[in-house]
Amino acid sequence: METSKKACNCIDCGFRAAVFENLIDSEIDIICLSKKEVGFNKGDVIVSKGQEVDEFLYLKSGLVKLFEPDAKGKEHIIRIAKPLDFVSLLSVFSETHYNFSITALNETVVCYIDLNSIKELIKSNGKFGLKLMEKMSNNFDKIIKANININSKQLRGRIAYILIFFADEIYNSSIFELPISRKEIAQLINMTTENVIRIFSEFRKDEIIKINGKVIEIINKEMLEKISKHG
Amino acid sequence: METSKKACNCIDCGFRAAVFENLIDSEIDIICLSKKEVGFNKGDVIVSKGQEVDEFLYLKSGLVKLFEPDAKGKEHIIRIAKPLDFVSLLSVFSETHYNFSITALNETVVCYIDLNSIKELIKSNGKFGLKLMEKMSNNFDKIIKANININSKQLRGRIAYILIFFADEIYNSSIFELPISRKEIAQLINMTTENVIRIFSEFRKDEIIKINGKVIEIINKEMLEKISKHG
DNA sequence: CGCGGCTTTGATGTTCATCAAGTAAAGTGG
DNA sequence: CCACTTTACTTGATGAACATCAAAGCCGCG
Repeated sequence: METSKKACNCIDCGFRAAVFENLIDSEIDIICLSKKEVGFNKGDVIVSKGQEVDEFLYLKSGLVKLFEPDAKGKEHIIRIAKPLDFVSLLSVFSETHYNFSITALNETVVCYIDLNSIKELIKSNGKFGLKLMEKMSNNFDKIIKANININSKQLRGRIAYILIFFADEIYNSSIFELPISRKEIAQLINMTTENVIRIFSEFRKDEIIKINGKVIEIINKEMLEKISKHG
Repeated sequence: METSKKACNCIDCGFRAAVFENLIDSEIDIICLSKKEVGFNKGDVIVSKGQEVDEFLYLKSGLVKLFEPDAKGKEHIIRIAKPLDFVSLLSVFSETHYNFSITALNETVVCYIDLNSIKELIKSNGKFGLKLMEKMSNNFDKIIKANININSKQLRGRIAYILIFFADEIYNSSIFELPISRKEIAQLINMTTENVIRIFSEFRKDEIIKINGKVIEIINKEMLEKISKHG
């Protein structure tokens, strides 16, 4: 984990286009003064459940997982987040402490902004606040939809769904390297590790996918989509 | 469904304390001008999926369900909402059309506020926006937590969980009349109607609850909590 | 009064978690 | 760098949990 405080480069940050578009340069400067970019490696903990929320953070590059243990200590992955997903948005405005954890799945860069600066901006620039709300709403909609999707399918459908998710939403490619383990896939779509592996193998035998360790290639997308839809 | 446009009574509306506290009287007046209260009866459709979002709405009294069909047309209940839950907050700021439906479970009163008035208020009064964000965050946190809870339990645990939910969160009483059918409970906690009924019967035989149609009395709360926790 | 939806119980079979056991891969300390 | 430990992956066998199917009673409503 490396920290860097550069001269202000927020003005042309990709995020400005997405959310900070309504901030004028002088407001961007306020953010710049307090912002901090931190790099993480695969497996590094970015946020630990229970930790105090005193900064607003978002993913600049890389991939992370949000997760939470259930009453029995088993972890559930709430969501895989990629850049432009405001990862700390879930509880940043409602709680004083995080109620989930975040770890890096990749080399990632996270941008930290002082929470009070953001709150001041919301108070002084309503358009900015509105944009932030849209982003929040959007994020939650996606999580809820994904949940309904997964809960309405049986195991083969869930695996098909998650493979399509990685191919279409994360990598834009029919061949990709899974950023998570079989166990984590199980935690993400609510099944056991053994069955994740079993169904991977079935799909391989049925020539729907090719498997090479963590590298997956989808060779029959239509079939996968049919399985995902049919459940 | 009856509509009424009264003289402004927003100033002492219960909601003001919860969310509109940061609005000064003149701002409340803006809301009052556009607001409309509408009564619904059990079963009435309040919002239909696909409908345009042009008003901000919240529950003044009563009980509603938010639901959405999955790919196969089976309905999933996202949440049961009670007063002070901002029911339209889910997609009101991210989408131009609702992506779920809402129906009344009770006699309910819904307050409609012109969406643009709200948006203007957010822009002009940042504190108000911030408060609204907190509310949104909070709502989603609850939905996500409930989901993890339900997904980590087996059927008896889910039934226990939902009975405790109604007793503690909705009615504050160990005896209450279920506002939804067995089928809807199934849609809420992801199981079949038959199994909802079967487990109700088991709990009755085990003298954990008494059942009289839709009226449920919890007679062994500790046991119920143990079942809910243990899964 | 009869029809459709809700409720209930039982029987049956499928889906899935669990257990077990072994291989491969990856990290750890001497 | 190699032995050692741990963690990830894989497959099979078994039984439990659950959905599905079936049939009948109940209730509200036109």
